[in-house]
Amino acid sequence: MAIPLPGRQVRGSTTGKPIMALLDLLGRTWSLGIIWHLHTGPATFRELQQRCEKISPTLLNTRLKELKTLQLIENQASGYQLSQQGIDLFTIISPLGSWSLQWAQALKEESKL
Amino acid sequence: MAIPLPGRQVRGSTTGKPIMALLDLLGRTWSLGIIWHLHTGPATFRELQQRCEKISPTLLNTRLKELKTLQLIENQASGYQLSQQGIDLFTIISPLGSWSLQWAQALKEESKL
DNA sequence: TCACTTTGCTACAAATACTGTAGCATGGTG
DNA sequence: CACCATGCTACAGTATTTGTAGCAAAGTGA
Repeated sequence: MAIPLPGRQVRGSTTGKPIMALLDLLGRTWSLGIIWHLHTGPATFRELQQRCEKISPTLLNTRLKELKTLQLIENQASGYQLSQQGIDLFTIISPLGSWSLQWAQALKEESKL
Repeated sequence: MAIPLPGRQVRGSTTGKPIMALLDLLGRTWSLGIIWHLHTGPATFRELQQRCEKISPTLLNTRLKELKTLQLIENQASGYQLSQQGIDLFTIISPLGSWSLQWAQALKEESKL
């Protein structure tokens, strides 16, 4: 699958609008998960594999390449880590953590009715 | 694919933590896109199909069912629209719009070097 | 220096998910 | 009643993801 570069055609969109490229990227299995699990700090390949509970090495590697190309992560001596852009992105999505908790709660309440 | 209910095992996770269910959901093709394109207001099935530039009716329908079950959208007389939870979720991710613009810009700058 | 581990990653086939086109049932409209 | 739009399903073809196995390279310790 071609890496979703803003400005080019991406999956689901012919316009290449940056938001469409981003939605394509984040809509790929594990993209969000990798960013999510990297925010706790740098991780080696195998460690990242463990943080993401169930990801095949094949896909992990594919995603890492994409995220690297798109400058959301970088590969340093300490392992893979979020780049400044990656940190900015994570900052935006980080409220999802607590949101997911109340969402889960709401679904649970509702199922009792 | 089973709907990622918080509390159950989901794709990529055995723990069923709400955040993992959410990451599973949002990591599915077009989930984010549908939420994104619904924030401009209610839309009928065919109109939503057009807002999402290229989505097959099969998948659109599958996603709509998932999002409905998870109470992020609802189906009213005026068409599909975000539920209150859906609006909350969108509020969190809405900064992605402007973030994607500066990200695209940064990538462009970088490619000039 | 040589066996033993760990790490980062690739190979590849099987399993799943997504696309695209066609089209059907239902509910208007003239 | 013919005609059209809408919401959606069928299904085959294609693309993506998984899972297991394992290899090359870089330590580690004796």
